[in-house]
Amino acid sequence: MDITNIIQNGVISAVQSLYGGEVGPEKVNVSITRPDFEGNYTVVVFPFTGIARKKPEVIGAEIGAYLVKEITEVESFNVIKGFLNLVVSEDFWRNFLQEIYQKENFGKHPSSGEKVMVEFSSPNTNKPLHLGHIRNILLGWSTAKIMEAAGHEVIKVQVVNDRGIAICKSMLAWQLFGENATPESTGSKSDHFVGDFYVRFEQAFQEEYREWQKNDEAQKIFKANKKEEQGPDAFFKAFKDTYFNEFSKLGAEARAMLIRWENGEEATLALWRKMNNWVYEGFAQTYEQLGVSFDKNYYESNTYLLGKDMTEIGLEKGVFYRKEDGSIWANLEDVKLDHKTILRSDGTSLYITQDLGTAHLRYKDFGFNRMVYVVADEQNYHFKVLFEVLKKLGEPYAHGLHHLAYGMVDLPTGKMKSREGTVVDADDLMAEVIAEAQENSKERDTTSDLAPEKQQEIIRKIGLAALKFFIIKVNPKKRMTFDPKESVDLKGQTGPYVQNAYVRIKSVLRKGMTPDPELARQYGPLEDLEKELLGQLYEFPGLILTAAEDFDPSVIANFCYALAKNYHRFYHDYSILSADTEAAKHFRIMLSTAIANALKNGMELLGIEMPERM
RNA sequence: GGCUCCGUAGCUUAAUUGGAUAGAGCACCUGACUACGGAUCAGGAGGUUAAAGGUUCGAGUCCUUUCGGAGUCACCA
Repeated sequence: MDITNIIQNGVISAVQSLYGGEVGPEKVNVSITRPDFEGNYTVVVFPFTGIARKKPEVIGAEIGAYLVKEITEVESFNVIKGFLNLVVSEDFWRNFLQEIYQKENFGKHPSSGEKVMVEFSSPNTNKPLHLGHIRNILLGWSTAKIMEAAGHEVIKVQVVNDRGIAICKSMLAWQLFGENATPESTGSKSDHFVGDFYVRFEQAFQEEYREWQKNDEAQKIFKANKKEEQGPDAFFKAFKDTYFNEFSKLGAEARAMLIRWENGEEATLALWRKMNNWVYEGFAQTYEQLGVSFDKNYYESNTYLLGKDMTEIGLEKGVFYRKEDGSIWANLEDVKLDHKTILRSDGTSLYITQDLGTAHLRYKDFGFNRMVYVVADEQNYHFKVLFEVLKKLGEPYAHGLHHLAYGMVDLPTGKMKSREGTVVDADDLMAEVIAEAQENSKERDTTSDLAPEKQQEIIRKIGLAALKFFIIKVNPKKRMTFDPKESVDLKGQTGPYVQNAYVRIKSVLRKGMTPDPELARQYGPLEDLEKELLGQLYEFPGLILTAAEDFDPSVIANFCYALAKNYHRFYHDYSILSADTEAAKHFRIMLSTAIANALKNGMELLGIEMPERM
């Protein structure tokens, strides 16, 4: 049993036998003792004052004495104000270390029998991936890893948004301005190649729009429709979508292309396939560099018509209703949401229709118990609606759905805006952090005896660790500021800092020997810092469950950092291989081994690889 | 405007879910190896947790109000 549970139960029976009262486990708060006080675990005694009718200090002393007497793991105690600090016996720590030091899968849990699907990334195919996708992908990937470590079977999927007006813009621009260029002929990365044509379309469109604004028709519309005090710039900015849909020649051509696509015209489909394949080739490189993969890709071109049959079922069940114009709606007022359109009056599907159908399809494909959507929090409302509708439809998985809503990524200069060219490209970003790691490595010259490819692999691991850790250490729910300058930092609270702790241990272990557990058992008394390190290790398996329940990888990042920090201190303050006694030496080798293991496993959950040297 | 979320040191952030003197990192200043890797360690300075009230043994955390910011409120995705 877990030590905190042992203490908790001990306190419950202490209260009962000392004061004759019942307390529930929720009233017994067992936490880790803050480092500036003596002890390992702390019980807050304030909640018992009502039952005991004594001063907190007295209650603490009485319960403390009871625990020391009744529980072998509790060695001694002290009471400060209403806080009962318990010292756990050294044998408990020694036994714990024996148990885990060579457990390679330390922290991971046995199978839960649950199947969880995680959807993340889900890019559009008209543009390369950017910083926003990176946060999404890192969260999705690590959430999947954490779910696995918590014992669940995990299926990683993405929905590729490969159809629609956006890709048609890229296609049209390529037709108009491409002159049969290819990624090979221009030497550009193929998803960037396609993205450049999307930009090219926007430029041409803006140019056309500016010209149009000068003509009489445009001026007439401006004068007739402008709001008071509204200048031409503000008006035409707001009018842009209307212009695209009703006046623009380029807009009309792009929409015509979308219609040809929907009608299955072969020439259009061929162009569409060609450009999407370029994009996939580029995405594959980016995903590989990031170190992520998927078990299955869903393509919007296959799923965009799904969900219509579900509207029929919804109508039969009375979950949906049909308006006079033929559109289909869901009334969600009973769950404090609005009325929501499920199908257009012309019978075509909407985003929500597709998502209903896709959820259903995926359940048929995999039969999961739970499903996590990693999508930015700007879509909170959409997912609330989606989940409520699926519940009303009685889908069997509907109560296992979760929207991992993460905050958007800002730059120090403000929001990323593609129009203003402030979007940080994913490939560029990775190249930058790796280049920075390269620079630092040159100065250090610690791996120059290795083959160049090995050195390069280490540098890649370091650079990506910096980037990934920087993003993932922040609580997903929070909007975060991404400072490119800080993201390449290799010192302080960073990925490389954690890697360095691991590398130091590996270096020691290479010089050391296989430890003898019997000899290590004779070591004592343990240093406070050693107990603290063991206490941290002890928390690791539970933290994985917490991270899984809360869908929060930052918990693991913070754990890795805190453990690495304490280990760096330990490494600095105490000798390992030249410790005073053989027992201490063997004990510390075992402790270091266990810590290296935990760091490696923890960082793996974040998608961060550990180098053996750096 | 309605609803939702957020506001912690100059900057980036944490706080065991209501617990002790609000922890870290960056930047700034001062120190530490002929020591197992200095991508390290120790120290200094930096805070009225946006503001005001309330709840209680105890509030960054819960409630109310105000201020500031973001998101959303489509037969878009």
